[in-house]
Amino acid sequence: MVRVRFAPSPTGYLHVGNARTALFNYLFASKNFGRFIIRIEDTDTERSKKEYEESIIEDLKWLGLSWDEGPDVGGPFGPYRQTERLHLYREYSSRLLSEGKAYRCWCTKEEIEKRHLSRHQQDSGYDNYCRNLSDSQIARFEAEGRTPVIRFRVPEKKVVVNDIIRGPVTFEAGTLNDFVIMKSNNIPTFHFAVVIDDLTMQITHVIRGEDHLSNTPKHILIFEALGYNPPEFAHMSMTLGPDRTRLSKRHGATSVRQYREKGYLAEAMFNYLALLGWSSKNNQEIFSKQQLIEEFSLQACNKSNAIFDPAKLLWLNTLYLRSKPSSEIFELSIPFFEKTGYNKSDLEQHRKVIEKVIDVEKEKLKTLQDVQERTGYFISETILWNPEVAEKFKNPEFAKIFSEIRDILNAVQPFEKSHIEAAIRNFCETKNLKTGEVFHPLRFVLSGQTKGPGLFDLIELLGKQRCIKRIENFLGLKRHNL
RNA sequence: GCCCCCAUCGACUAGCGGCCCAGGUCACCACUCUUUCAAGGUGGUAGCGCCGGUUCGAUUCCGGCUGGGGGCGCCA
Repeated sequence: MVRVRFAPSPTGYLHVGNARTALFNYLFASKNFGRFIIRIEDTDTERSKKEYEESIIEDLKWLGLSWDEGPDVGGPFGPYRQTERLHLYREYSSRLLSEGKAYRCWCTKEEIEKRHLSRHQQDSGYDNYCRNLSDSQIARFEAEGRTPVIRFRVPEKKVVVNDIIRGPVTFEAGTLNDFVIMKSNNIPTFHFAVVIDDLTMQITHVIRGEDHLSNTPKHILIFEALGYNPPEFAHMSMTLGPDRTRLSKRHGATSVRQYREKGYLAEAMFNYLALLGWSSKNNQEIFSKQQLIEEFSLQACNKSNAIFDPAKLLWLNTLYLRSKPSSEIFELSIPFFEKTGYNKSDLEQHRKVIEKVIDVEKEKLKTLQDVQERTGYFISETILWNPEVAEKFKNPEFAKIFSEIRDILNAVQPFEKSHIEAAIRNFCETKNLKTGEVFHPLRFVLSGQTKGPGLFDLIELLGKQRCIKRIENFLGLKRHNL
């Protein structure tokens, strides 16, 4: 049975790069009818926050992932938070200690650094100083009241990582320093906790970012020291920003939360993330979740890093948005309306109109935010005219045109698109006016916008009363300013 | 300083020795459609990092170089 895990540390919102890692794990598990596990790596007690854990879980769910075991749903291999499994790490570390595969180290950061500098920085880091201390040296450190860390005794040997994506990668373990597995506060380091958890949770495949490839020999060594076979490894390429450095805040939105708040759909993000570093055999790009699960394979993953391209994400978003029924788009965009001051019951009242507007504007929508921007003036009583644009239409000729159109609209019966169009076109013809000369100004007066649905859709959806009122208001405004 | 990974259009990628004077998608540009903004349609610009091998033949295999990324923490 395939068992994979996504193991975020709750030190921030879910990063899109991590979301991609989670997604690949999910796809791999689903494809192989395996289990997908969420584990919270909160051993960095300084930076870990409960709120972040909750937000990460929430965003993973929003993305459309689900898991079989995790801190929120439990499972047979729990608990699923590392801070709740401390006894396990302590148990395994004392075993390594008693077998001589690990040892206590009393060196301070300063001492290690000092010795490092004196070596002219020919290498890096710790010099295995405490590897073979005499009893009296140990006694002296203890007398000084120092609290030790536990370090892993790294053997001199070759370690081969048989990576599913990259093939065999060979490391010379001798070039590694004896690394810390238990901190002086008796909490495991990442390298130790992952191994113990992957071991005890019976993880079969470790799918993670390439940034962990260089650390994998450490993990394998610990598995071996404990007498177990390591799981399979697959190191996926990293997600970079446009400047080819790690995707970070400088590059703009980096968390799935931010994209969600900008009006992106989960389906679009899901699909886009899958396309980063993976491609299907026939180069298909648009996938449903189910198709993705069927098509996905680790072997088809690209080895080179990928740049996160918001433009392509946006394109997918327009596609998914367009494919949704207007009623669903309405529901999804409620939070965005609320942000601009509408409340839910107002919106329910205007639901019919909003959905109709969505119908005629759907192909223009890029994000859920656009829904509010493109429909707001249909439901608000008053609108504002951009003074600069308005200026152009503040003259007697336009005043005459607008007031005549007001009368025409007032007379249209029934107030429907085709009748409205006929009436206005007829007006243009009899007055010998080009349609463009009338349509554009009229759109502006009625909506305050220079973009929107077709003019006659606009008028019908606005309704007779609103149209007349807006024209009159505009004319009144004009008189005031003259 | 040491170690590891990677290398096809601006971006994501296809290519697994001849089918490739390199295909698709996004972006971009042009044209078209059009009452606005879009969308759509049509077309286009643009790429195998460099140098050596191997081979009858290299984008594809090997080596080096260069470039990019990552790791070497009592962060994860």
